[in-house]
Amino acid sequence: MSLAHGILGFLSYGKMSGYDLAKTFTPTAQFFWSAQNSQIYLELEKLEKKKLVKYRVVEQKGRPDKKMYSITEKGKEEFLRWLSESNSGSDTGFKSSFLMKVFFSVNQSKEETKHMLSAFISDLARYLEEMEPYPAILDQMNPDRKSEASLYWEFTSDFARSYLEMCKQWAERCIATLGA
Amino acid sequence: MSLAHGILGFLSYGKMSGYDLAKTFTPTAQFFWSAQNSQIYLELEKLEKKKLVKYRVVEQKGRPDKKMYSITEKGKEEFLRWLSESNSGSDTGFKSSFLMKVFFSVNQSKEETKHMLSAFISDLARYLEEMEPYPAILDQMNPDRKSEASLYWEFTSDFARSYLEMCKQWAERCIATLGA
DNA sequence: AGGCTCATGTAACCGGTTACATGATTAT
DNA sequence: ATAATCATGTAACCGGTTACATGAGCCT
Repeated sequence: MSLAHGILGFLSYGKMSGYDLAKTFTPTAQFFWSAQNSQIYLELEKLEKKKLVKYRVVEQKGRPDKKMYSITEKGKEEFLRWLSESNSGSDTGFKSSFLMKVFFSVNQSKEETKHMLSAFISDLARYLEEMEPYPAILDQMNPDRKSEASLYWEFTSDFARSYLEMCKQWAERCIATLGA
Repeated sequence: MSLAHGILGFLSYGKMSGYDLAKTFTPTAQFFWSAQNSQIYLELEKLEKKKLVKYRVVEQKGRPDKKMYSITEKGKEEFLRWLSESNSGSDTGFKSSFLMKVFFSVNQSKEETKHMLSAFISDLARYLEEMEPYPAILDQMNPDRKSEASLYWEFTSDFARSYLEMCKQWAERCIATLGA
C-alpha cells in the first residue's frame, strides 16, 4: 500500500491531476514503483474519501475538464507519519521470476541458461539507456525546491544504476562459470 | 503467477506435501520469492485441477494424514515451457517502499534520513547472517542431482550476496553525502 | 483521413497477505 | 503443564494488472 503514499508525496510538491500523476510516476519512480493510470484514479478516490486529498474541477477550453488534486493537512500528516515509520526488513528480498528460473536451471541445458542470462544483460542495458532523460523531468516538476529534491532523486537513481551494474557483473560471472 | 511454477520446480525434484513445500520455500527461495503456506495450499489445489500435479493421501501413525504431491507429465511440460519462456524486461525494476521514502526525503531532516539509511544497513547485515545456513537444506533436498543443482543455487545466492553488498555500499555513500 | 495527446474512468480478474481454525503428538 | 512441530485448510480483504470505453481537439 505505497502507491497512495507516493501520490501524497508528489502532491506535497504541488497540485496535480490524475493524468499528471500518471505521467510523472512512470519516468521518475518507475524503478522502485510502477503505477497504472487506472490504479492511480482508484487511489485518488480512496484518498479523497479519507480526506487526505481534495480536488477542484478545472474547466478547460478545447480540452476535457480535469480534477486538480491537492493534499490536505490531514494528508500531510499521514504522509509524514508514513515517512518516519520504520519498515524493517521489508526491503531486503524481492520477487523475481527471473531468479527463480535461474534457480531451477538444472532442468535446461547450459546453453539455454547462458542465452537467458545474455538476454537479461541486454534488458539491463536497454533499461539503463531509457533512464538517462529523467533528470529534466524532475527539473520541471519542482522549480522551487529543485536542488534539494534532486539530491534525493540522485540517491534513488544512483541506486538504480548500481543495481543494474551489479546485475550485469553477476550475469557475466554466471556465464563465465557455465562457459568453461 | 510464479509461485505455481516454483512449486512445479520443487516437485520436479521429488514428491512433497504442502507442508514440506512451505518449509522448503522459505529458506531456499526466500530472497527471490516469498510464500505463505495458505497460498501454497491454494496453488496446489489449482495445479491439481489443471492436472499439472497429482497427490496421494498418506496415512501416518501419530501424525495427521498428508497429501504427497507429485508432478505429472503435463506439469513437467508446463514447467519447461515456463522455464524457456522469455520474460523480457520484467525483472529490471521492482517495488520498494524504502526507496520511495528515500526519494521523498526532502520532507524530513537529514538526520532522520541518515537514521533511516542506518537502519537499512542493519537490516541488510541481519539478512546476510540469516542466509548462511541454507546450503545444508539444499543438500538434504536432492541427493542425486545435488552437485548440479547446487551450482544454480550458488548463482542465486551469489546474486543475493552481491545485492546486499551493493545496497550497503550505496547506503554508506548516501550517508556520507548527507553527513558533510 | 488517421493517429496522437489530453483526460477520466469501469469491470473482471488474480496473486497474495493476514488472520483464524483445528487437532494430535512430541519434546522440554 | 506448555510450547513446538506436524499438517491442512477457510475467509476476508486488498493492491494491482489487463483490457476496454469514451470523446474532444490537434497535428500531419
